[in-house]
Amino acid sequence: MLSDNLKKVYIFSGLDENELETLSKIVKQKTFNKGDIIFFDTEPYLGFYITVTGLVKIYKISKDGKEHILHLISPFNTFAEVPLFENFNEIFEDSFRYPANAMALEDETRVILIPGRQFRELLEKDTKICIKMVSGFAKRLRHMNHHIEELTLKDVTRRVAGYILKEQVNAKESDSISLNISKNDLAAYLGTIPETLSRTLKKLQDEEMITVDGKVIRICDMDKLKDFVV
Amino acid sequence: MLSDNLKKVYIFSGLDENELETLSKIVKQKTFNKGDIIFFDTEPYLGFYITVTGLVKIYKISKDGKEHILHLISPFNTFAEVPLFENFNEIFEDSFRYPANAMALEDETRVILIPGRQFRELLEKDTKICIKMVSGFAKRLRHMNHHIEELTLKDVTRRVAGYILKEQVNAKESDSISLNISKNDLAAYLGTIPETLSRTLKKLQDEEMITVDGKVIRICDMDKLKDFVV
DNA sequence: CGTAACCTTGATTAAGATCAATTCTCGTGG
DNA sequence: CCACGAGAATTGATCTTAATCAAGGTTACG
Repeated sequence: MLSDNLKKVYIFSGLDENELETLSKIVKQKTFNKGDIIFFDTEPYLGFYITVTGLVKIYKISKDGKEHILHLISPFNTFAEVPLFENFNEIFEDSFRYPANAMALEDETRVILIPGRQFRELLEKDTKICIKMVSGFAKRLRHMNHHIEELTLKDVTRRVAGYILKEQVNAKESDSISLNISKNDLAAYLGTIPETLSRTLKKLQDEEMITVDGKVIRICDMDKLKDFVV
Repeated sequence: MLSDNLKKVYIFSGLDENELETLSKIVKQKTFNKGDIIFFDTEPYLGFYITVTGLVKIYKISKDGKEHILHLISPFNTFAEVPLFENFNEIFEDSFRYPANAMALEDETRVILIPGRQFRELLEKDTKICIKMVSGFAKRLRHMNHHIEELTLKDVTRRVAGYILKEQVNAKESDSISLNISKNDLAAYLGTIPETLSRTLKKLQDEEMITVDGKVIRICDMDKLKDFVV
């Protein structure tokens, strides 16, 4: 059910059944396959999105073709909401574009589009959403801070090791993680290239901190790994 | 006058004289000299700040002493507001820290401290501030996106050239800019080191795009420079 | 005028990107 | 069920960029 999905989105978690009903009338659902483009940074801004199933990458491409992944958006998280609050007036002009590219990384990636204009009207009536929005942005800012810190203050090996540790904490099950993205994408997210990532994983294996088997990475020596990252 | 200063801060621009008066009663003013620490990332979180005069750098230091500057905060801009909205409950615990370091870059840098607890109370009464806050965060997010893009997709030379162009647009006066920070700090902001920055500026001079005289950089060939950055 | 902070320059090194070639994996159709 | 082909991942050799190390030079300021 559509409104059930909306309810699971943090910024909408304070809305009652009635409001959710109203909201679900203005949204549009779309489904994408692996590799499909959700939007390019050259397209006019329509509104923001929610990932419902699958995975979405938000990325930029440099002029000479280098790609960097800014965010990976998992289910019930929003993306492309920032433009909505930047230039209240410019938004509905045709020249207003998405700030980055978005691509589905899995088959059956379902997303919900919240049209910008209607959402803005809703927002003016409901300040609960606004507070949630600030809080959501704060979380995002913290994430980006961390991302910049990683990229500028750590070498590739430490970034990779750090990523493994973070994923392990998120999964908080066993001592192993299963990558949900390709190693190409992981490289683009960690600010490097597939070849270097491959060599780095091997190095961490040689050091006996992890073992790698396809998409499964097992942490053998947690202390050593933690100690190494700092 | 204190409330005159507060009025110039974007998030407070919707408040009336009365509200400004209330606000000015809970804030604290502090003055710092060049090189003084405003807070370390190890200190308990007290609240957020506004730069009134001077300049403040927000930065991180890696374990091996490498520094990276995340933001440069000029007058009437806020810093360290993000933590306020992240963990509504944790904030007042003693273990809650500032997310980065802050240092004054000029003598007579005056800042205003808005205590977290009191501000949160104010916020609950006034939703105007909340909307401004979202918008302010959106701007910040855009900036960080841009920063990451620069750091990951461009080489040092292009980052430097890009910085010069951006500053020139901001100043929008002549075809020259005057650096308001040391070249050491500029290097730390651009994700490099002083030596490399120095060589890079020379390279851009040799290419006859700019001339450098101390802190003054003049753009000789705007087209070439723009073309180079992309 | 002396000292410290800032900046520049040169020589060297190291990290990671690039280029090129295989190998591996997996979905598809014969 | 196997063969094929495309995309993903790995590996090796080489090259480039920028960091590091070391030494001077400049500037600002007490």
